[in-house]
Amino acid sequence: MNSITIDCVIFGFDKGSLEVLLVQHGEGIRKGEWGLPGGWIRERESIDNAAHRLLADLTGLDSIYLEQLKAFGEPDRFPLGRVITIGYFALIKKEDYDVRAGFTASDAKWYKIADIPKLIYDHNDILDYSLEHLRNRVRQAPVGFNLLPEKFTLFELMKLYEEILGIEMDKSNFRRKILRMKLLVELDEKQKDVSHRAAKLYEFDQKIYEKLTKKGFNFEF
Amino acid sequence: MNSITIDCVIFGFDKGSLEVLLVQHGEGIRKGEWGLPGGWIRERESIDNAAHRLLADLTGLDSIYLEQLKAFGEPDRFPLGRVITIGYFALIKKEDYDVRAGFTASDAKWYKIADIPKLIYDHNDILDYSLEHLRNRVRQAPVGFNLLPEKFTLFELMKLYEEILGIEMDKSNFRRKILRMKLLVELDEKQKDVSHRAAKLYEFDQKIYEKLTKKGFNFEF
DNA sequence: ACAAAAGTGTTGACAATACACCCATGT
DNA sequence: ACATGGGTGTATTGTCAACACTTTTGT
Repeated sequence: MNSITIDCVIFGFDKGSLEVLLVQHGEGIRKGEWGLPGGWIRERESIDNAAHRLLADLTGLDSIYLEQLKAFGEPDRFPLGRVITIGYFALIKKEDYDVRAGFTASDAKWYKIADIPKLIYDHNDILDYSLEHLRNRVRQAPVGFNLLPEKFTLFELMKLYEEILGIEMDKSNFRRKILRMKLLVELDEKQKDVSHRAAKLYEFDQKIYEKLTKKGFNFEF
Repeated sequence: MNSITIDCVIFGFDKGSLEVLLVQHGEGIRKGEWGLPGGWIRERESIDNAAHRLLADLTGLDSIYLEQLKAFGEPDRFPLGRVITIGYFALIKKEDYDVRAGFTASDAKWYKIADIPKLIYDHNDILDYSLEHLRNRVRQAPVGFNLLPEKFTLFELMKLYEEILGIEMDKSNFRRKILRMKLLVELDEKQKDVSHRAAKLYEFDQKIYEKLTKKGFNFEF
């Protein structure tokens, strides 16, 4: 017999920086310390449903990109007994969300990757694992789109990749590469109120993506 | 409070076919039916250790390639109560192993992928998920080597990829591609007792692989 | 001689990379 | 005028894919 919890690593992207949503514990000895949002699985609920429910409670959103990462279960990861946790990995479009603090969290805050504090239990390990997962995932499928607004420019997309992968890219080559994939739909719309030439906006086309994945394709940068 | 188990999908490769090791249940109502080898996690043991221990008990080997897959936890996956299972994924060099039946298994047998019967609980789902994982994994890192003997020919390696990915490849192009990666060490040895021109044997070089992964490289076929 | 796989070579199409350059817009 | 990003073009080099061909060995 063991206890099982869920912990979620929620990524967002804002002004060129990759961020993670953390919550401050509202109860117990760990009060005031930061950690990953999480909770328990209910008796008649699948693990995926539990993760969706927890995320909806915290962010008010229910159509989030969500993937199970893996289970973390070092015997001493939790001081008060054996607790195995199942890590989840979420990508959200930050501007859609009104983050509200959940029931056991007195506060929730976005942290830039470089500014992440020491977290409770093994949450830093889970976070590190997620980051690595994100870097791999983003090279295999266009999951990165889940971090951007519906409409975005090619430059914004490139900056997202640069930030996640920690590399610099060539504007012109990135443009050719991504457009050749035919995954983006060019809109009849341009940026507004920018202090430079306005760029065309693009949308991600889910249907084309699904067609391509059936055939098998790769998304290397 | 929940119960947690571990279930392992063990892949082997024999005479050009991909195979999975299944065990026959020795107890209870399900006696005689086939399933994935598995067991319980001990109180003071990490999840990975538990998986290694279970595999060692079953196969007599303790240096197996092993990866956690993910947790499976549909509320009704197990009929007698809520049990979450953590799936593991193992690759073994078949010729090294003397498979011995474990304590709760009266028999263990290798099944070709195409011949897998209906398994207990959700084990077919876990197996399907593993297969998909293997197909992805093999494209990202040279994990396939764990299924081959220490010394192998380029043709055997190609046949392994063809079988796993379900595609046909060009001998000449495969050869160039794999040799260009510099992951293989050419040995001063040749095949024996084959009814055709004997091929050079190669070895996989773990150190070169580690150097390359740090730099980031990809392994597309 | 034949079968079966080993192993080499060639070619054309396509993609990656680096870099130069002009365009539009707000300050 | 200048900074910032938008957007186009090009030349070089590398890789992929198809396939034709020669070599070696056992039956």
